[in-house]
Amino acid sequence: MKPTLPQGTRDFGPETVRKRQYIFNIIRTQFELFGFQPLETPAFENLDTLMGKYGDEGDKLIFKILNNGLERPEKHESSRQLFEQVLQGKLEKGITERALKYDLTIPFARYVAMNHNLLTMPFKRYQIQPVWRADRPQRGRYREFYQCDADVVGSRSLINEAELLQLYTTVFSQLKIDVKICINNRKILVGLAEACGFAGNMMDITIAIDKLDKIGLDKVIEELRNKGLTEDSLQKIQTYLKLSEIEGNSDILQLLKNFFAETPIALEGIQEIETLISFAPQVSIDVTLARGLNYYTGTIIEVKPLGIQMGSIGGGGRYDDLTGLFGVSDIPGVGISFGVDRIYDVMEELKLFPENLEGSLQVMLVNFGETFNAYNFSVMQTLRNEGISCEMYPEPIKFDKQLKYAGKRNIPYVVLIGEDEMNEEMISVKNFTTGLQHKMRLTEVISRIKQGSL
RNA sequence: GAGGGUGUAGCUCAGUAGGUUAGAGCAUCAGAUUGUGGUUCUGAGGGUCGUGGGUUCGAGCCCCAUCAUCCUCCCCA
Repeated sequence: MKPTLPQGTRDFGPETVRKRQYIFNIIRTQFELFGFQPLETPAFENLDTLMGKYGDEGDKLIFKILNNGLERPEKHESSRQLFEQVLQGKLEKGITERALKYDLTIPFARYVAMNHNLLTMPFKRYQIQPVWRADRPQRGRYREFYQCDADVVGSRSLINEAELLQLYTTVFSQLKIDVKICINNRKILVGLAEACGFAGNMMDITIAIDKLDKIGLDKVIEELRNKGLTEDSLQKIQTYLKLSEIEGNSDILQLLKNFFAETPIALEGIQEIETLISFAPQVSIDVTLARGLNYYTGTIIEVKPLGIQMGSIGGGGRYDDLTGLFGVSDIPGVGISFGVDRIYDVMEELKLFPENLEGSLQVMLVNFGETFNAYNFSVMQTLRNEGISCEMYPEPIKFDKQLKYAGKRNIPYVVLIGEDEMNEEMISVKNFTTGLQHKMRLTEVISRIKQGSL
């Protein structure tokens, strides 16, 4: 058979892994610097932990795991019947009761609900793990990808939001990616739905207006008209959407206040944004920002890269009662996520990776044959004890082949110890960048490599 | 779930109107060069033309189906 990868997955070769690690390291370092603590959760969860948390669309995209033992003969009949029900979109236990995790937030909420009396609140955790979505792959979209999440639970303070916005700003500036950090507030969207007499169906409205920059005003209004909104409400929404054309946070805030003068819930959201802007003036208010995940209740955040066509590379928001879904209420939280795979794609396309991310291997010892192996081997151990990474070519093949290998692997120094060197108790070192070669004692090799003066 | 593009060597792709034995570059390996890499030169290996059917005297090329992959929409990181 010829091997293939499952759709939407990738292998990462050495060079790619190094670049990815560069991103992970920057994010992890900042997470720690901001006081977040690490957490890991299983690759898969019980299906009912995940179902119903991400909206209808999300449920469809959860990778379900087939139960074990379905192939056992005595289970054939019941499996067949259960599968019939699955085909009708009905219950799925008996066929599947576990699923690959879809994001890091819900498993975190599950963890907090299970451990809340052990945790010191407010609890700040970060988590760097893969998640899986049964989506159709396309540009910037994978079925397996990494998220890096930072969340704070057990605090309602907007300081947390401000910190997370600062975290975004710091990380993306270190990665040298130009981004637009957009914020909005679900309370404003709730207020808008209320004002339209459509309070129960906030998501329909928000999902439609979220598409403004993609499909344009006319189509958004058309879509909402089909949802059954009155002409009066459509007029209100048009007025609201006009705000998206305005530049400048303070102007937008003022207009929002006027527009929602008689909608208390919206005013609350506006007030929250105003406070946040005072902490983080670098972010932009985006009144059309909605976000599909239905557990957000307050601030919502999204990060878009500038100068490239790519979906969001980060997102998050406040959720006031996520653990309530697991029977533990009154634990509010707020969090953000970094999409490493898209960040990688952006950096690759805009050539933002530093040059010198190649291997750390510093020295290769040439293999001159059995007579010299023991001596070379002991030199190699000495170098390693000195913290210099090195390897000896394992086969006594032709000299130029060994050098070719060193060249391809970008090894900066090649050590040659053959007959002459052994007799003289000297070592020949060739600098592969300059091509120059010198003979010296081992101690000098070590100190000069350490100083980078070889 | 809806719509579109592409499948020829390990990779990127040529392949002209359907016509003998399917090509190039890169990569790999070997030699030129038995203690000095990248450059250069010479040579070699490597293909069920995604798969199955059909049209035809004849199919890499045309038709149908199927699979894979990429892109767009929906939704998202």
